[in-house]
Amino acid sequence: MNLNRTSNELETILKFLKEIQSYSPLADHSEKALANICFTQKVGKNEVLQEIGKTCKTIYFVMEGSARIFYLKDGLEITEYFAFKNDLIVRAESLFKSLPSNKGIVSIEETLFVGIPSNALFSLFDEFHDIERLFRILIQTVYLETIKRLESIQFQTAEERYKGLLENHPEFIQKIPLKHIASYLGITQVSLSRIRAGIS
Amino acid sequence: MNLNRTSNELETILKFLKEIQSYSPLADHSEKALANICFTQKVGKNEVLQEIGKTCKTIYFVMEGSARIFYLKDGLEITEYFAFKNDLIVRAESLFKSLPSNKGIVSIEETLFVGIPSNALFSLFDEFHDIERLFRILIQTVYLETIKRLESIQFQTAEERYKGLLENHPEFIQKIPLKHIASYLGITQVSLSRIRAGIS
DNA sequence: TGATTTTTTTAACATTTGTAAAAAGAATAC
DNA sequence: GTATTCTTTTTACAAATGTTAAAAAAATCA
Repeated sequence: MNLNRTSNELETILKFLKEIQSYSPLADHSEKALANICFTQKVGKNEVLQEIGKTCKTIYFVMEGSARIFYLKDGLEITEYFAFKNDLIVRAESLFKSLPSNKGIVSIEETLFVGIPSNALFSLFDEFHDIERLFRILIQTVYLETIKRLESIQFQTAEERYKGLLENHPEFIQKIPLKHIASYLGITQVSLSRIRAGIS
Repeated sequence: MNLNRTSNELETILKFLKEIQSYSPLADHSEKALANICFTQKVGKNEVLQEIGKTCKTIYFVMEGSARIFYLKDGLEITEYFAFKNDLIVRAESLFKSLPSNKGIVSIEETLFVGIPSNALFSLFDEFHDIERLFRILIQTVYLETIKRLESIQFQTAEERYKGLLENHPEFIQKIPLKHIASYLGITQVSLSRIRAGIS
């Protein structure tokens, strides 16, 4: 175990290890090996965690706070993904293909992340079958979430999508500026305003 | 190796094993174990491969021909996914959660599949790390494709999406009825007709 | 607090897409 | 080969969403 850690860092990482094993349990030596490559990172509000144009080499988990993945279309920010407590946040295409990403990650509020360097993690995959399984199941899970989101955006009206978001993720509306929610829903800010006016 | 196989079946399965290892190679004994649980299935045009309402217990690959996943919305068929030669076709949510699926799989033309029973496959995951890795990478790949599709449906107009489909998958337009392409693109048949009229 | 910046709403108009029904065209079956 | 069915296009109108600009409201900062 890395001896340079503060007790705060250690506590965060232990909490993370416990949380992530709800997907698939790890043997003790696997858990230790994973713990060894993890690190914590705390950022303030609206701070850039990963820059557009750089290749993604770290897998992040949100331990406290929230963040989002965005990209630019015609100079405007489009929000692709929101991550809250216990959510994975990663620019998947860049990570898996080792290519520069056209997306960035920024925090929404003061946020505490646990980071895992992908190269070190991929090495652990070779050594520890159960670590690779855990991440196989994690990828499966985010894949299913993406299918759900695709279905909702393909076959629901903007109003249905907004209402669904209100029901399933009321925390979104509280913390996140509506312009980001609008682009996440695939509509303009004006359109979202109209929908909100029509509901209340 | 299962001795009840015809030489045709065997040939198909060997071709499949070769094809799938482009994602990640397998050791000889892993390859044999996987071969042992695979089977082939040939269906005619517009035939149901997996019924709506049943739980998905088989992972399919298209060896020849094409097929699609669909579901019903207000009594109408919505096509969610097309699979062509060498594509995976699976109702992921039902498979991974062991729940009855509200989706079905039907062939578009005469189609040859290789099927893998999921329970047997998951058992092989325990025994052969490299088989689980192969499928981890496969899931990764379809996850990235789903993200791409989400981006296109969220931030492109219907016309841009149709043109993109023409460019990237010209084979779609040749074999598949336009009504299915329309629902895949998230628009009505009438709208697709208008777009097509506007282009030529 | 007051000034400045950012976010959200509103308005007017344009464009896209949807709905329903009918007509035209293509494929299929007897 | 003709009748039947299925697919695609067209038309007319309705509804939803986009665009641009301005006003109002809220948040931030000095």
